Amino acid sequence: MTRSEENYLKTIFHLGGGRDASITTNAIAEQMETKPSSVTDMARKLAEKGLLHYKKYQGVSLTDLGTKKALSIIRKHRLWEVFLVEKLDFTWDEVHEVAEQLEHIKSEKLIDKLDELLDFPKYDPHGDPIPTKDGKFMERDKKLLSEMPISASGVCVGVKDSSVPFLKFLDKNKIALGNTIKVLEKEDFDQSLRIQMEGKDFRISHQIASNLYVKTE
Amino acid sequence: MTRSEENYLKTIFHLGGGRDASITTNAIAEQMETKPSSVTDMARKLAEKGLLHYKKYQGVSLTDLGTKKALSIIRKHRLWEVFLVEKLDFTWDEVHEVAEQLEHIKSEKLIDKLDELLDFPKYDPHGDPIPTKDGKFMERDKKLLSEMPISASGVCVGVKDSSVPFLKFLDKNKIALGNTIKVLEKEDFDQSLRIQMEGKDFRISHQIASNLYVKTE
DNA sequence: AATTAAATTTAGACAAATCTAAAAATTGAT
DNA sequence: ATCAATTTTTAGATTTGTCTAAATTTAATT
Ligand SMILES: [Mn+2]
Ligand SMILES: [Mn+2]
Ligand SMILES: [Mn+2]
Ligand SMILES: [Mn+2]
Repeated sequence: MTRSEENYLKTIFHLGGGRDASITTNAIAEQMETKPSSVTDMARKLAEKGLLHYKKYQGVSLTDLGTKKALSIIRKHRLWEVFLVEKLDFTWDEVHEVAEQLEHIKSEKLIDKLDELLDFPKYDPHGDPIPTKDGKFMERDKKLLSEMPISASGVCVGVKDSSVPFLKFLDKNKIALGNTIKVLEKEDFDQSLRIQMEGKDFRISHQIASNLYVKTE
Repeated sequence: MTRSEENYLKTIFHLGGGRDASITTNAIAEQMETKPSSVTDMARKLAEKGLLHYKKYQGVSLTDLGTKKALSIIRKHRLWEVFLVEKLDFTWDEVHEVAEQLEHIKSEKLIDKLDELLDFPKYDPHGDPIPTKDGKFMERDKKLLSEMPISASGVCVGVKDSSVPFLKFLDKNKIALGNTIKVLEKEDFDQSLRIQMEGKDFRISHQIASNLYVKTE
């Protein structure tokens, strides 16, 4: 598989093409910052190779084989992100760009040994689950902070938006994965929250709260 | 720079194009397992970009800029090889293939941090020197085992041939970098050597001896 | 059901990197 | 100095992945 093919599979997976849902040409084009006509060409090619289901004008979805390949690339991406943070002191906003390159390195032994070096991590620096070697996916039981009821508390386990500006904002405000958060008050007017975290209590906007995942239990 | 351009620069460097010498189209084509006509095309392109000196029919050599780029790729290649051996338990015959891919990853921070993680190694697993960040090259004072006089001894510090079969042969015979070797006897008939190494003494062919580097001092 | 708008595909082009076959330049041997 | 062999370059084609513009299909609206 070429780098481009791998990127298409990964994108389609992230758009939800793993299950039934059929993903539109335009959605893929937008996500990949390319043109719909290019997507059509690639869809035909990947279908030819048995990686996609594709019927003209009907959108695409991943075959079992395609899903397997997508998960393998996502596994590599996330393991490399862990490596960069844990072993090379990258910050969580720096890792994605480099992992986009590293995910295409071809060596099964490399990724197995990397997994071992990192002590078989289950989640990447953004809280996203790392698929196992055989493509098992362990999605965590989590909810958005914005959906928590008042006085409930939980541990921050992930971000929905993992853009560089959002991650840097969280760093600046000392909001990190692993922190325990308690919802003190919800403001009706703008849906902002007053929360308690690591001793301090302060206010965060709805936009922030709706991009932070919390594990309740 | 594209991956292909980087591979051309690296190959030209390894063929000696770093200094005055002008490297022939055919030599590059053979080394890269491609056709001379492809080399001509790329030579023109790289000259256009200021990375090569190139005059039709006169061969090519690296400009200062081209040399710098080549050394940067070689630095990455060798650092990754050290990483694979030191951190991921690869054997020295397995690393080259993977490093061929990893050397093209673009991130200055990545390679600086990798260097640090590995404690700033000076040599790769095959005994080849790792260029510094600013392209300094520290070639070691070494000679071929086959050129050592009788009863001289030295430490094995590198291999001339780093093909998989040769490296595996050395492993099988417990010949490793760092071992101290003493020449006991040279056979006139076939130029084979009797050597002492790590207690044992045994015989090795001229072909082996002429592909092992030894540091005498 | 007909018409319009939007999404999708097709047709044709292009850049990068390669190839084959033919032409041109260089080398080196008489 | 000439000629033949070798090396190198050119010309034209191919593959991959992309693009634009035009045609087609589907979806939405009257
Ligand atoms: Mn990422
Ligand atoms: Mn991530
Ligand atoms: Mn190597
Ligand atoms: Mn090496």
